[in-house]
Amino acid sequence: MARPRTPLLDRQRIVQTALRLVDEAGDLTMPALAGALKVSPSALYHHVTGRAEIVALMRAELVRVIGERSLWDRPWDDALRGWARAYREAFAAHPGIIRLLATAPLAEPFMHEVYERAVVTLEAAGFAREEVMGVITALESFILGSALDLVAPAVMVDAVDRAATPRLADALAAVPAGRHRADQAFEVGLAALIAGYRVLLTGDRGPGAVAGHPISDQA
Amino acid sequence: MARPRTPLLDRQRIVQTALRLVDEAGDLTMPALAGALKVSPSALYHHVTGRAEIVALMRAELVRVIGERSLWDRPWDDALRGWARAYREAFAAHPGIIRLLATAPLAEPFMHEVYERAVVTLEAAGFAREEVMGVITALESFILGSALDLVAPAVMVDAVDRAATPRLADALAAVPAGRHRADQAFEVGLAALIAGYRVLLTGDRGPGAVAGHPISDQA
DNA sequence: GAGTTTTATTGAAAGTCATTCGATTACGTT
DNA sequence: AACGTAATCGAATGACTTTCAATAAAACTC
Repeated sequence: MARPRTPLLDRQRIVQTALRLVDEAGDLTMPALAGALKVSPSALYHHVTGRAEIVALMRAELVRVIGERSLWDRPWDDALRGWARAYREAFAAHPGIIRLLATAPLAEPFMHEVYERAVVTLEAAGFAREEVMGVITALESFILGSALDLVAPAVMVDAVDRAATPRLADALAAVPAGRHRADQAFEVGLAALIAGYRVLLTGDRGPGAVAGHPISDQA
Repeated sequence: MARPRTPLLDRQRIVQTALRLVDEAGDLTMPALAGALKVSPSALYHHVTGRAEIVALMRAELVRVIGERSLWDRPWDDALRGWARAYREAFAAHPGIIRLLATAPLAEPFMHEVYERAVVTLEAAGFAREEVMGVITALESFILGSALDLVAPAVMVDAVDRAATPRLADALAAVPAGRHRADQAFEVGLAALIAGYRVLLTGDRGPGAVAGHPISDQA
């Protein structure tokens, strides 16, 4: 009832159980986590500083998966596509985590290695130094937004008022159901983003555009 | 001390104060909201079913602003750009709300009017019925992700290990600071997405691609 | 205008959550 | 064998959301 013969907890078991819990319940509470580990809630604080650190560890696990699966020694567009899909797949494997991470303030040097590889690949492909981080960030924003879309309830066909919004009703009827809906939207956006990046790369840039920010000056 | 001569609360005042509170404090608690309204927390429940409804009302207010500012009687690309900027601006005006909405489970007829107008505009421009919702959803995912990026702490130049990730360090040095950083990334991605959509629209589609999903079949 | 119903508030209370701390007991080391 | 350390528990704290009975004013009815 006090110290057990063999430790009941360690960080790894806490994180893995937390991931499972988030997948099943959709949220993470210390009592529930402790319950799943057959332990009192206060025991967790011996291995972890608090709930925030558990969330951070879950994010680290996610980043590890993303980093492993991505291969950057390919043409830049293939590399970007592969990274984006792996990134989103990692979220899709643990759908509940997305909301948790969206609310967690992060401030650690997490994805630096991945960013490094992306910067190298993109600059080698000819992207300007000033726009490389923008290109990466924009893609990452799209990925995170798509991950959120993955857990968002779809716009239901029968929830729309066909009298008020008939064209929307028709368009929704042409959309695949379930998970495939989000997948299709993701692939549409990914293809468009990469195509747009290609235009950005090969498109003509006037001599005046080279100095400043060639893209954002239309804002 | 019981019923006041004139009501102290109404939904509008609750929502507006909640918005102000979220902007200032970054989160929303019933005691804090009640305190700002000089009212007991339980009084709120007479006008609102609970915290969740307040969040829903804040979202509705946001949607109202987005709907107002966007104009759809323009070329599809201008319309999409304008909508995206207005959408993101609405979030930028209340930065704290983004996290709140990311965690709120929504299940209401949300942006149906806006979607309707977008569908009409895009189908008139020539987008296929099967891909229209994907086009809209992908753009919306990018917008929401960019809104999250807006409140995410930037990758700090001095937080990167220049020995481990030198190219990242260089790329970050070329990036503008503060709010402008997120703005640039957003404009890069928005321009690329629209350019990609244009390719999608005008690009050659083989006769076989018309039947299925011309974009997502590369997945 | 008197009586009744409705409405807007309060204060107390229940239930949940994250976190802290002292007590308990087993382990590891000397 | 003794002592310091490590891992757990249970109780307690303070914050939060929500419910509910009590209260008093407003609004309605006749």
